Amino acid sequence: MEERYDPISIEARWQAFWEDKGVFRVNEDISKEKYYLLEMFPYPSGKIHMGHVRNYTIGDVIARYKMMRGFNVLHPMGWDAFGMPAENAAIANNTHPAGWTYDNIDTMRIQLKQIGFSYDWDRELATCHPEYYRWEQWLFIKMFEKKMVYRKEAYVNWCGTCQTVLANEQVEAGLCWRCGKEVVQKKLWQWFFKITDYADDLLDYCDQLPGWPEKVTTMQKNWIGKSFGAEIRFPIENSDEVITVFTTRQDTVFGATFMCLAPEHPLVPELSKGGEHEKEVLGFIDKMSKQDRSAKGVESYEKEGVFTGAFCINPMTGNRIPVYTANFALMEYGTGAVMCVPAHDQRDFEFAKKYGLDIVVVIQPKGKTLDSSVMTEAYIEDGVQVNSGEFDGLLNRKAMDKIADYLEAHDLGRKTVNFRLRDWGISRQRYWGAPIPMIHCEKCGVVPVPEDQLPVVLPEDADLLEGGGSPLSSLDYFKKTACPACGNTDAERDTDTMDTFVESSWYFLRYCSPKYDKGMFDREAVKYWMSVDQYIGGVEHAILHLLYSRYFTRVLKDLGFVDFKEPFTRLLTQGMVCKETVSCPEHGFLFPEETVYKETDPQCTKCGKPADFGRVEKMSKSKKNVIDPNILLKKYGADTTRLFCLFAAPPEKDLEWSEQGVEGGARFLNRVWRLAVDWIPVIKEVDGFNGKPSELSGKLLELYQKVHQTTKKVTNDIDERFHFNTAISAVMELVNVMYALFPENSGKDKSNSLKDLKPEETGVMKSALETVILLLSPVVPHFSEELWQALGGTPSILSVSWPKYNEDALVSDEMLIVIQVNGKLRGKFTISADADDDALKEAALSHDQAKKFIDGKEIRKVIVVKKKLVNIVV
RNA sequence: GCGAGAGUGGCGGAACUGGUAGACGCACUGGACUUAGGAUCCAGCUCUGGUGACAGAGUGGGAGUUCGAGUCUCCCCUCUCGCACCA
Repeated sequence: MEERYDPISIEARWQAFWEDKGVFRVNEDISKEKYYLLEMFPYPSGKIHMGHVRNYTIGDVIARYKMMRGFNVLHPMGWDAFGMPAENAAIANNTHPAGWTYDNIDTMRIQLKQIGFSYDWDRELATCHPEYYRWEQWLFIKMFEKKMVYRKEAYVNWCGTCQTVLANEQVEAGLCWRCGKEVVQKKLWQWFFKITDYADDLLDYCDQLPGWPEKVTTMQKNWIGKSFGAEIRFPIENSDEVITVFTTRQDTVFGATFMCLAPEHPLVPELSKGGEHEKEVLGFIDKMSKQDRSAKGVESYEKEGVFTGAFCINPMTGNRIPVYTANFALMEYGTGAVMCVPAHDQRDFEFAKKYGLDIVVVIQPKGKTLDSSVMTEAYIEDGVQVNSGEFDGLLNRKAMDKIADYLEAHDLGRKTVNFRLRDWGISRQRYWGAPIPMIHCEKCGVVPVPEDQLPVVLPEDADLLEGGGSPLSSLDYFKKTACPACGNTDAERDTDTMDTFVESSWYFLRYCSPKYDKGMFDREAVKYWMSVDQYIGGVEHAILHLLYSRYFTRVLKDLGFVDFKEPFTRLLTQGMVCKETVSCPEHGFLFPEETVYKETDPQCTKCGKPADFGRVEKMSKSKKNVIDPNILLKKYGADTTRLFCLFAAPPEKDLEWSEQGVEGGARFLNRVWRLAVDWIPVIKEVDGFNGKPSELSGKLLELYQKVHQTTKKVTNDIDERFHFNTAISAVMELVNVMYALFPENSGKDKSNSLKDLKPEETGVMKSALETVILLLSPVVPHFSEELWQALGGTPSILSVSWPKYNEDALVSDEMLIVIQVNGKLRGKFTISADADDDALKEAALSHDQAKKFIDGKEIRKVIVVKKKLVNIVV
């Protein structure tokens, strides 16, 4: 073993060793308990960033720990390889998305291997492989057959210049992010998954996921957004049509004095047709269709609307009320129609004030009387019904039920629930995705591609369009096909691709049998490995990805392919990796390599001017506050990088980058290394201490106890709490005790210091050093393998079982007792561990330090806490 | 606005079921070893007063429960995150 710790050579050697021996390769083995550990797979964006390093390091520690605990650990890795960045990069560089993606995968795979992660690379998958998306297409068809997927016309953000659909995030202030031209709402035929059929089940099970952070389950609950209420039908005057509204406040129906429809509501043009308001209404619809969706979502957005010219009848009062179309009515929520009760809804109130509409109070607060003519805001609290016919005098909460019953009994409406969750639109007018396996035939309609013709392979020789639209619709050899049902040769393939969230909704199942070619997965393998015991990833996926995965698992269960509903038993959402930004007055944000430091003040290397520290923010290219993991690997090695990521913060919290922190980690590893270098020659050939603690005394006994305490703490911290930071600090403490035990071994000259040691001294030291190495091994695996071997162990250290602690070693024959007087710390003493409460009391009362505070005062009470403290109340 | 979480030294962060607040690390200070050290080892390091032993204050602010509160309860302030014209 080298005198000096040289991570670079060690790490490459052990990585090669693990790979040669296939240490991380696993198979289903019913004789062992399985553990499926999964980290969210990366998008192959180019190279690994610190967020990946942190995420995968956390996972790796758990995986390696579980391996040492004897579990059969499935720990796979793959690539979420479809998506827009590949297309954009391909357009920018005039290359192909596939080439770009595969190059990135190659680069990133090498990086992951350099960090020493324990993946079973034989199970690697990439979602852009036809052998992967083949089964996704197959499932799509199965879902189509069971009517779990359907097609409808829906609005999308459309950029006419780029000829493409934009995601909401790509619309900036109503303009296209790429070309800066106006974005419109366009109706397109699109495929939808009926996730709303599962809304209730997905919601109910949120409370049955004890291993998930509550934050995530509440976010999902809010996203699903179940609200109880009623549907009420308002007949339109002089028409057979009826407007159905959804409300959660049917108790206020007597106060509904007007109606608002969403601009997209199909009745709006119809109601205004031919009337004097038609022109104005159509103008309003047009204006709204051009408006950016995100701007609509701002609360301060001015409420506006226009009268359609039509009236409908409030079914409870019989009054005719005007029908408006208004910008605050959302087509996506409820029925797209709102019964407006200005007295009891703030939004309706503002609208009524603006357009001079009636305000009728139907709920009175207790002990007060509201007067609609002087109200300045809506009264939204509970109260007593008034102006509500036979329901007057009831508490409004009671009236809710009664009115709902009345509506049902008189066929005017019904009790219902409404969800915020909408069906999942998966059609993308994009190239780099999995083709939707459907064929459109003039005669037969929409026909699925026959199973034996799957996969529908995405043509890889397509030229991308300059504007970014999909080239598939102009690729005749792809598009033109024969109808599988009638043979009509003029049929056309669907040229849309699937949302990339579809691929990531089932990849965890594919890992169980990634090469299986008779189905999505081998059911036996899935039975063995699933569910995922621990899933780890960023909180940014708390809603969509996790909800979609839960949905897919339910679909597969209902189709009979799996026998469970929930894919992920435990979930850990790790925090972000952050760093302060640095900006130059002239050049804006600066990359770390564009900054030099004079003392501690940053300076711009381009102009030499002083720069400023900005806020601590998530590492991002746009803020330029990024640290390239490659640089860390070269400078410090993988183990130090891993150690820092774990030590600087608990996993669920944000981690602030600190160069000094990394150096602290390196220093610690060097410290352990030197300890090993000094001691291995004297302890390599001896056995670890196997005797009883009673054979030891003094400092040596303390070290022995510390070894076992540390083992217990580290085991708990990793296994139950994932608090790697405190686990590491516990090992640091142990190392400090080892250094302190033989102080003559400190400093430079230690030539003679380790001779003439007693057998129990070398034995305890050997056990202690072994323990340090084993406890650290999940965190710094290369380092630990190296030292383990140097200590005479056989690699890999992963096949060594996790150290056990001896409960007997944890109990000392003395205990430290704290004395409090009136709750304040006044002294401490040690006493034999078998002393009883009375002995403690006596010892405390006669303690010199305590006496000062007791003397001359009356003792009212003495509280003794077993083995801990004595509190004297005077 | 609604929902969730968090406020502890100069900094990152410890403190499991209420029981020694500040573990561990960083930074800083002093010492040792040194030709030298940004290497290493040892020591100090919440604030205030005192040379000192020691005393007092102290976990965002205010009340409360308790022998005892960072931890439990109530009110308030600040920050972060998520959802947001959801009828």
